[in-house]
Amino acid sequence: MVATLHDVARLAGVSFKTVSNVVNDYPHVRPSTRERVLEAIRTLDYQPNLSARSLRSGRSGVLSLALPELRLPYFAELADEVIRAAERRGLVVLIEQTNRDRKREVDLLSSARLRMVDGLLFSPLGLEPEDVELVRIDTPLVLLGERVFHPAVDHVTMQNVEAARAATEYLLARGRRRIALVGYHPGEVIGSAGLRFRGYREALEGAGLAVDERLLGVAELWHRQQGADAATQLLDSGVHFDAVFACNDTLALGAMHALTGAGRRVPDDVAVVGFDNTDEGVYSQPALTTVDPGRRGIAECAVDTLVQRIADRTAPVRQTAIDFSIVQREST
Amino acid sequence: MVATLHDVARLAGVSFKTVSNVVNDYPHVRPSTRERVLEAIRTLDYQPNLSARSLRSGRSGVLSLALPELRLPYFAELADEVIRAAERRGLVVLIEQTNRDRKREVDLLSSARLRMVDGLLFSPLGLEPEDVELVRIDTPLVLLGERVFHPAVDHVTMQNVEAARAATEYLLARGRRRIALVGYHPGEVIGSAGLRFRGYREALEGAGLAVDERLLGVAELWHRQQGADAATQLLDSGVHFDAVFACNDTLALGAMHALTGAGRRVPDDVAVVGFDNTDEGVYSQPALTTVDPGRRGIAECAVDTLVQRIADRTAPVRQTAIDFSIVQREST
DNA sequence: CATGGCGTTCACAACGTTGTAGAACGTGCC
DNA sequence: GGCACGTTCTACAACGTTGTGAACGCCATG
Repeated sequence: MVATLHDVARLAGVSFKTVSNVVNDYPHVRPSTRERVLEAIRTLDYQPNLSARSLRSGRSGVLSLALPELRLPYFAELADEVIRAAERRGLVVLIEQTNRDRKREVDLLSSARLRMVDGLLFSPLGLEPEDVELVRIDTPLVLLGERVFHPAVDHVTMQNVEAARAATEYLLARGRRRIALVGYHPGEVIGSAGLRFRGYREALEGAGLAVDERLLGVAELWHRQQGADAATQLLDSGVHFDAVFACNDTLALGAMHALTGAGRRVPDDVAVVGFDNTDEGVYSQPALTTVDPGRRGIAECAVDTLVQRIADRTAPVRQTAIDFSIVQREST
Repeated sequence: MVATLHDVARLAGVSFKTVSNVVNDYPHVRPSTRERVLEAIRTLDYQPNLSARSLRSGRSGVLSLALPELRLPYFAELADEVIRAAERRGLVVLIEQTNRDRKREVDLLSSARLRMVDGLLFSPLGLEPEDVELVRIDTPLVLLGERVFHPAVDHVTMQNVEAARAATEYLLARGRRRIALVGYHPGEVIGSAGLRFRGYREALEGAGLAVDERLLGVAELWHRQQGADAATQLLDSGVHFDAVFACNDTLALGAMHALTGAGRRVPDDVAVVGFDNTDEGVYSQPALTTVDPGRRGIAECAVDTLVQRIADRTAPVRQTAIDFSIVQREST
């Protein structure tokens, strides 16, 4: 069977609390006693019961990461970085997929499971602005993304508007004037789609151009299929365009596939810029120019903020926007 | 503060054990009592403390999934499916990344964290055959992949040899005779690389062809960069080849990128087949023909096997090989 | 009317840990 | 020699839950 503090204590001839003190590096333990206890721990291969420790101390050493879908490369790479950042702090990560479903996201915020973890990193995609009060929960929480802001809740975000404006300006600077947007969500204001559209619009207006509605390629989901579909519709509509700014890399790759399949050359006929700097864009054909939103910095900052929040619930709220950059490759 | 069984009991005017009975659907509770308790639970927004439940019952409802890296699309999609399969059974998943590091994998098998989870799904990449006895652990365990087999440990695997043979035969059937392998691990026998090489060799030999060592593209890591490097080396070596069988999609995409960059047309000059059927191959340019190793079936079967094992430690060992298929797209 | 049995409820004891309080044991100082 | 103090160790009581077994009330039965 599995050894407990009591078993170790019996073998070492001390009280079980002394063993606990050794395990927790309590200073006032005589070196000889400590050595005897450590020896017994080795002999019995003792390992603390984390459920008991968690019950008693209220800390589990587990963070929860809630995101839409792990199969989306952006989130897979984000989760990768979050797990690494957590591990550097001795924490492990439990992952929940919400499938961009509002109900699942709402339920998550009041789930019993939440009380088993020390904190939650939450990247919502389904929550609506009117749900904002739901994020006032007892569990330490750091929000990721742009969907929901609450002045009293820690937040880490990328600079969507600024980065999208920079990407569009980058295309304008290369002489492109008919820039299509792929991934448009009509009417959306606060989500990634809304914000990136705003950056796109600001850049165009800054160059004295108006947004041409015919160049807005709607794509509800940001998967490859939708990117390809949006590009195909743009082509079929007959409207002229010489560049595509896609709201993420996955859309961009889908769009690029459709463009190439229809005989358009990238970047000669149509330049393509993505968003996210996921691995898949590095070796696509052609390699994808994209916005690096600072994913690694987001993960690191998010975990850091959450750990701070766990340590001190009354610390001032931290809301951070991470720096971005444009990664130039072959598609422009 | 957070409500406990005792708080609910006090409000409902029953003993806390009766509340526990209601929560756990114990049958002999009078309907009127049950209703009163449920009402109190709603009033106080009671949620069970999972740490306490876990301590007392020995069950946490958490599975651990240990894999090399989440940023590799194969593992991201596997994790996605595992999380879904676990969720269908009311379980959540904690993810550990081992970075294909043997020491991390060994440590994981004796980690204290393991005692906090109900079971472990483990996809090793660093363990050596001589480490095989290390997988005899107390925690319910299901191994994934081909790296380590133990006759007494549950296992779910894809049919590497058969699938690689089928993929190579597929190229042979289309008239390709100079088929390069990308992702070769010299001397390896039991890993994915070794097994897929074996399938490749068997197919060639079945067609009366010998393995040409000059066509074996070494790639220690199966990332895009290594696939591109291996293809570049094959090109630079001057050896003739009209097809590439890559040990995974990521390598295949990297190789395809290098081939196209060097002016070779895919599939006209060189046909390319990958392995894994990850999303990224669907909309690559050209879309990638690949082996679908049955990832979803693997995840479902792995979780099912683990749940069975948790329920009955003495049940007969299950070792399952999941069916595969070849998905034909544009690269062949 | 006593008895047995069933449905319902409860008291108690774990599970393995950490926090608190204090006991035992020197050691140094007056 | 007595006292104060610091070090080292321990006893006890939680943390919130579930399993065991016994007690209770009620009804049917003899």
